[in-house]
Amino acid sequence: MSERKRRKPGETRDKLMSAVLTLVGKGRHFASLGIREVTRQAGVVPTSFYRHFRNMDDLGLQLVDELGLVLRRMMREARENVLQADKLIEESVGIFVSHAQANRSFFLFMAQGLAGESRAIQDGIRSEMRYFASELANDLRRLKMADHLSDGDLDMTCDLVVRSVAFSLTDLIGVSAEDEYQVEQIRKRTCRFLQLIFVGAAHWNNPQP
Amino acid sequence: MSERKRRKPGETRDKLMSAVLTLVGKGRHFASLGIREVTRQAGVVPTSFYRHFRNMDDLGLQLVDELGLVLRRMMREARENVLQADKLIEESVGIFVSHAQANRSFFLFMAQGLAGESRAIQDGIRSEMRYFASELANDLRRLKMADHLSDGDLDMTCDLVVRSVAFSLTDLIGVSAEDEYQVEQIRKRTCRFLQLIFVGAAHWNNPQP
DNA sequence: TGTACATCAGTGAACGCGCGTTCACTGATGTAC
DNA sequence: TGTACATCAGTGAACGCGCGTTCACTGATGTAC
Repeated sequence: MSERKRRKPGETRDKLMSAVLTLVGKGRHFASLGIREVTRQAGVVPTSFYRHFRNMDDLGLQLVDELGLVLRRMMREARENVLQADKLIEESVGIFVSHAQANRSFFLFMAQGLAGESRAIQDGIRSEMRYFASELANDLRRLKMADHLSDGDLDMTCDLVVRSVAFSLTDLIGVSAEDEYQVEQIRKRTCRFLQLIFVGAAHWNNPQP
Repeated sequence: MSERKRRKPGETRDKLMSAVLTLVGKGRHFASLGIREVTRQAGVVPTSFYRHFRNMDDLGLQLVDELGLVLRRMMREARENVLQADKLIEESVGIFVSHAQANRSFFLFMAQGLAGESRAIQDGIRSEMRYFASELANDLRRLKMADHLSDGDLDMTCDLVVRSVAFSLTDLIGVSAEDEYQVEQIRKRTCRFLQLIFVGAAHWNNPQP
């Protein structure tokens, strides 16, 4: 009755990774998931797991790689849509929040992984954040929005921006994805954080005018 | 051979909570800990667990309460030691980092809990952070360091400060507690973040002098 | 194009183990009179 | 102060279950000639 055997290459692998994200999206923590639970959610026999991953951490690392793709897609969209500098923060945060909503489980996984059990996953996520921050620094240089900042100060500013945005993920965890009012509050607050940081950057090394 | 029966009231309870912190300090995630594992670490029979906690989440919630005490102790120390306003950031961050080192497991638990499995624990930690931020706002008002900010803007600033400091916990996770050079780097970077934020706050609503 | 064979990705049965939880117990401490 | 009793916090045995992992298998796909 059950159709079996190879359908498309990588299909079961994708099902397993999606199953993890589904469980994370339901509120579970990655560290507490087991192989049998994940294969059950994926509708696959437990032994299949080992055809694609050595263990759960291996799967987690591959999820971090996919997370990188999601982040790059988000960056590209932001670059295409943020044309006027005066709306940069609002537009960017809006894009971030909408991606975070559309890929809620992915970003939950990211928030979990920062303080998770696996050092390799922690490092992978940190590395994605560093890359994100350095791309942001490039963009700000290109837009001539940071001419008075040294490279080191610009990097620090972008690092703080990325952290502040990432921290707002823990706010999004706390509200239902459907609660548009609360999501809007989080969006607004994140914007204000970034505005505050950019005001600080604008007056950096020039604190008392 | 084993001495048994009641020693001091609450002794086993403390042993169980310490056991969780010990395991977290060894790199484990709270969400992946089991009752048998915790009781084993505590040197206690599994059934003892139920004399003190209904389940692991219950224990976690009581850890959050204790975390509150640790934070208040830290705040008190900061208030006693930060006398000159010009060194406020350096002194406060220094006190935070040294407390984070001294209570490493506690702060790891806090970082984990923000994106953990239990909503109740998430909320508890968020509530501790909110309290911390509001106390910070009080102090800044008292020190006349925020006279030009509205209450709402001051709250936002303090919120961002607390988040930035909390995020540096995930940096501390990534380095060995003995690696003094790395810890010093984290301390310095956190100071720069806060300086940037305070520069922003000083020029808030007055972006172009 | 057809055939032979290697590889790959799925399956189901089976293993031993550790898990959470229950139970009836025991003896020390606290309380009433 | 002494006695009787309730409560509390510990114990060890036992349960059934789900776990991670292994194994031999099967059939579809890819490759060589």
